[in-house]
Amino acid sequence: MSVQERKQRERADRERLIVATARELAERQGWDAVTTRLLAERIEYSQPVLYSHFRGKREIIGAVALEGAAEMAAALRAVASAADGPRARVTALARAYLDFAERNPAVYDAMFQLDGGLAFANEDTPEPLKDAFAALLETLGEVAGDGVHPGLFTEVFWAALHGLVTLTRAGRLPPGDDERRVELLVDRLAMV
Amino acid sequence: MSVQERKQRERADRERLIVATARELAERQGWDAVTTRLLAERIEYSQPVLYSHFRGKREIIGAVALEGAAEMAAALRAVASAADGPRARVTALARAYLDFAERNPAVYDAMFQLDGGLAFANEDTPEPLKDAFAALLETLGEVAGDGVHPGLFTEVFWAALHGLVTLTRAGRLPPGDDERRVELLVDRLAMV
DNA sequence: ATAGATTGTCTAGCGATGCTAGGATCTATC
DNA sequence: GATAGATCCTAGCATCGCTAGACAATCTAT
Repeated sequence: MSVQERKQRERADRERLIVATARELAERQGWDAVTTRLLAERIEYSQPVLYSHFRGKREIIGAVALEGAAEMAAALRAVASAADGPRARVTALARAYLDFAERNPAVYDAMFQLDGGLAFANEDTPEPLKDAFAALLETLGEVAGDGVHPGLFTEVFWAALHGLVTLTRAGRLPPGDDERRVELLVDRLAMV
Repeated sequence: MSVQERKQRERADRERLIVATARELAERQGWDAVTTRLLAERIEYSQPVLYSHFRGKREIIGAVALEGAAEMAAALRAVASAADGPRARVTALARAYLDFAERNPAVYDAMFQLDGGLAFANEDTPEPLKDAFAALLETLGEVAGDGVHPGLFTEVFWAALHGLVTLTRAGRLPPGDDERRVELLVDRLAMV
């Protein structure tokens, strides 16, 4: 049995190596540079090895997305728990969200921009994604206001943040005013 | 001179045919299906002809984006001018925006999701794009509220709409609640 | 009208991509 | 140490965006 266990462990290690390498490559040179050939070369295996772990490139992107979702959820909960009062929590949450997106653009793309073959908004949604939304809900739910469904409010707030991220990074919004936009958003949306 | 004019006219016609065909193909089967080969076949010319009109596929996407921006600006102004009062105008504008995105997903992708090689948020921004933003500004500027820069307010509102569009279409938001989300957004953001 | 010059267009092909079949190699068990 | 089986790599397919160079159509000028 020990032999099989070792093999499984090595396989899991290699799978983590693939995901980590893909992520690093994507952050450094963009997802376009993450070709199966280059990725295979970096992990020092041949291309077909990738396909023994993942169905294809899409699934690799999906794996990076799940990893990112878990990190984002943790980051959001960390700043939320460190803030005093609902209002400060929301502001800190919003900043942390934008900050995560700015510091991990490739991961953010994997999560929301690219096709990682992941299900959303239904029961098949992977746990990390549901949990990331839950992290948003925990803080945003308490400032939804009377008579407003917390889930719906979270969706709208989240959409606003996501819009800011994508438009900013695509060069559609002039940079530098992020902080003022966040303040405006929190001021208006959060019922404190 | 008449000969040259005729040639120029025919060339312009063919360029419009390329853009229209690309758009139609993208709306029907998605941008992935818009390959240079298939596009060439549809316009009944060979591939290199495309490159005598556009630098590459990116520029074709960009052309569709500009066409879409002009249409969107017109659509937004139409509903805005038909509505009575600032509040009704904003609601109508938001609905029209989401409606345009839903009815022209490929065009919307060309404008905001894909790389059409277009400049944004600077002086090199093509006129139709600046004008589409201006159309938003005309209606949203009057509900920005005291002490809030109209441009900044428009950016935030726009980002929220854009976020709703992308998350909804990517399957990240459960469908069906669009109307309630719009109402919440307008209720909170617009200072009427 | 015809020869030459100039456009305009197409055929064929390059390099790169995601992905896979089939053979080679290495490993574990007897 | 031999054999059966798991593991991996070489080589190649189809398709992509894009382009060089040959060919054909058209215009100009005699």
